[in-house]
Amino acid sequence: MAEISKSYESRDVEKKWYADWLSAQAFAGRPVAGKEPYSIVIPPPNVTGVLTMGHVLNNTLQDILIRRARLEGKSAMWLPGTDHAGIATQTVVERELRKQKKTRHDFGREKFLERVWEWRHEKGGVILEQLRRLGASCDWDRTQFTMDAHYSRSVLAVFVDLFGKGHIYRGKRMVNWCPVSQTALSDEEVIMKPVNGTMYRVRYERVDAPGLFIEVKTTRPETIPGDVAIAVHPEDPRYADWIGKKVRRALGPAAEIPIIADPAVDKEFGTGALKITPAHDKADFEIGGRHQLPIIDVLEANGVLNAFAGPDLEGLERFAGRKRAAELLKASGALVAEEAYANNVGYSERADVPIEPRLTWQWWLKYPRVEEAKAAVRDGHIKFHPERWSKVYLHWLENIQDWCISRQLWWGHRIPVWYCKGLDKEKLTEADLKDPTKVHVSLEGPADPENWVQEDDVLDTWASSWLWPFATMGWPDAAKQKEAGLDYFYPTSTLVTGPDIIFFWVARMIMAGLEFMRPGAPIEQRIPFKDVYFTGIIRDQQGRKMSKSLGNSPDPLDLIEKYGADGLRFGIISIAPQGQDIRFQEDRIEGGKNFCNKLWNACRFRQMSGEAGDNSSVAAIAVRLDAAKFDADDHAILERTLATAKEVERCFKEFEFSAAVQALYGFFWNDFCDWYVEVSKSKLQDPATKGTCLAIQDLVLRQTLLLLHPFMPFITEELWQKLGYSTAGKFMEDGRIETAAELAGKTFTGKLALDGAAVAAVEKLKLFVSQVRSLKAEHNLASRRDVTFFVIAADAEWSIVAANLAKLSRMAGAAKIERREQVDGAPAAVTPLGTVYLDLASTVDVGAEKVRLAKELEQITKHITGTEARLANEAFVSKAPPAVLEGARKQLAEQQTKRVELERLLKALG
RNA sequence: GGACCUUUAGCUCAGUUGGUUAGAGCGUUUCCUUGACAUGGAAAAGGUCACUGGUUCGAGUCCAGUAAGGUCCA
Repeated sequence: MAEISKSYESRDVEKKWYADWLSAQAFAGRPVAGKEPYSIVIPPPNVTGVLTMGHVLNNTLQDILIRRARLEGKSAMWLPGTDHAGIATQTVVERELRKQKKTRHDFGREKFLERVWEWRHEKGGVILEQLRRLGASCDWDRTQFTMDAHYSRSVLAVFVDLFGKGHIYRGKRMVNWCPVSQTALSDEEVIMKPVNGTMYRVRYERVDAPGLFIEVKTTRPETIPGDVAIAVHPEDPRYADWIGKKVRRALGPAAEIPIIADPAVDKEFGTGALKITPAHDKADFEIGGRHQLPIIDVLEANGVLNAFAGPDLEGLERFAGRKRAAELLKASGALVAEEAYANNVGYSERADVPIEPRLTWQWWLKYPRVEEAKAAVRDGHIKFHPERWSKVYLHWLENIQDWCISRQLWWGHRIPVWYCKGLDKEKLTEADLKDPTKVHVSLEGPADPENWVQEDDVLDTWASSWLWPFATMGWPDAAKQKEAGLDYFYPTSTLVTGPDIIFFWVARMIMAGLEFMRPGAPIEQRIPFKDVYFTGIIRDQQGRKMSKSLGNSPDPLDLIEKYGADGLRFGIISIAPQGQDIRFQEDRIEGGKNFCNKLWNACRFRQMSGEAGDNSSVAAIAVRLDAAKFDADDHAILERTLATAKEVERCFKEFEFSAAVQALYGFFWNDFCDWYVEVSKSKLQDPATKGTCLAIQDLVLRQTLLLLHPFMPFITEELWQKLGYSTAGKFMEDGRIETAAELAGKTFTGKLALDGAAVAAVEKLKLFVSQVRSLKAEHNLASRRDVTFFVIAADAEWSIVAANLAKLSRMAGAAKIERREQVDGAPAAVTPLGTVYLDLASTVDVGAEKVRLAKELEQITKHITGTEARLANEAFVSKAPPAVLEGARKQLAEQQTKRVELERLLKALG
């Protein structure tokens, strides 16, 4: 067995084990008859992405779940991959082209796509490499990409299917238009941001009564040339005489526009009069439709004003146009006032520029299975953690709008629709769409392609990733899905994702699963996953979201270099409580590294303490336990081990990962290292107790490594091998973690039974030691190890002290601990095991000692008053449960004993 | 405007059905290189649990309201 070095060096260990795991195909997820499946599909990171702290948290959690499932004997499968991120990827490649002063149009669609694929092969998927550094145990042979041939086929098959079912239609409607990417966006891709803008008050002059004006307020004066009416509320007395009259448009080509009445106008807002610009506002478009008003689009697709805006504005970019429009209005006297105005403006999520409402032809999807999707969550077939997100989910489904699934991009799944050559797409009717002589919709395309023209648009990336839980496992190809084990692994077990994509992705996946998987089967077999764990969002020290543009996110790879992958994993989980956003603290990651070192050194201590025994199984270790040699500490550490195992089991059940980490940290650092290892140092001196003590350490370390393995896989694997827990070159994951109950069953067999009283005794021993140390520190003797102590104690107390004398002396740094009948004038402390005196009366500052004791007396008296008051309360005595009452009485007795003792000590000092 | 979340030690946060003297990590102070670990050990200081009221024998915990901060939806 290789010797354990003085400190843990993560780098080599991580590299070695990851390579070994890969070459042994340790992460392969295979259907195994009779074994319970456990599967996770990764939320596919954007193919242009690099690892962020958010990914670290999210993927560490998935790895924890998967590795724990393996240890529990399940057949675990974690499916990795990336999505093609239409806009983001196209933008990245276009940016490269721009450096050569070229655009995608210089290449043409086909050549451009070749360039994108080149980029994808060279640089895409970096993030998957980075996940390996983190220790992610994905089944890499299954890696998926949403633009792969078979995946594309299932995306297009879904389009054809939904089109056939009447869920998909083409319509000219207002969409969210991104002038930078020059594509439509779904509502979900628009981010509302508060903006400090300007509100312009503009007046329009009556045609029939020059000198009379109606005023409107607008933040967008550049769209005035697109005005086709002014609307007022039909019941607004201010404008009753105005309805039906005409005014002159304040800007742009001269025109007379009507004043109309529409109940959608808010009388209270602004002047109560609204300019109607149907081409540039969703509400205006609807009002315009009701009144059969014309539509004047004054903007080009790229956000530049066109000829309809008039010669003064034509050619100006929209924000320059706004400024110019305000100047023109001012010059003409139409601008009545301008004032600062804060409002919310929709921004394009990717390009981060204000979107334009724009009227275009797009493909729309009426969501399938909306009601069932609600039921799936409401009825608990799918559980959200934390549960409160289900409310957000249900609310969105209640108010669901048709999904704009077409994008004016080249990179993506090109819509499988062909138009008969010569057809005017602008004039297609609903009936035309269903006429196969005019419009062809199929996977294969028309048999006579020369007579058809394919739709230019591609599908929204989310319209491919909503199929992720089953398209990644071969669906709809029967042979492929058999090979992938779709039947076995679907529904997947747990989805780990951020609440920010609850609409984009989670809700849509649920609907897709219900629509396409196992038609006719019960709902629980069609849902894509059973549990959804929503992580918090990682923020910086100031509470801001971490983002590339702010540059406030540390590079996870730097953190891995600095603290090790295990340190990073342990640290990040320890600060990520369920359901709360996380304020990132690098010192907690450092804490993770320190914990690794602690674990390492505790194992090192075991290795240095004695010969290795047979560690191949719990049973083999249990053979080396001699019940007759057990003392209170042995019982207590086993009890704590079982309690910790049980707590971790609970945490996994409740998805409380940071609580699990805390429990393991506290147990290992405090109970094991600070106490058991320290008392071991005495027990190991004694040949009679050495063997059992070593066996207990072996047992505790074995369980600790197993419990910690999902959280910190590398260091635990290394130590597992070094301490001989592995047999025949197997990995940890080939072993099985015993439940707390199983472990108890295997350990406490025959003559060995868990002694509850021992646990209580150890608590008293700990307090005793701590108070003795404190006594020494108070008298500046902390570092002395030659101090003698006297104890005045009852027989029951003294018997505990006497039974643990060697350990106590060592722990407290005492030369001797002796029982006395009486001690005078020495500093003392009242402990649960009697009163301890420091044998240094002559050097003690009596005054200071009196102050110290008086302070303690005051404290205990306060507590006694409280406890007495509670017990004197008749309501408490009659209503509180017996256990609580009993506890209070016992507490009072102990407090009183302590007070009497303190009073006696004070009196003895004079 | 609607919904949700947060407010506990100097900082970042735990605190699961109400029940002994409210915890952790970091930071701070003092002491210690004793043979696992200075990436460490020991001792200590530090809290009116945002505020107001209510329910209860008992409230950090439950209820109502107020204030501040945040998120999502409209």
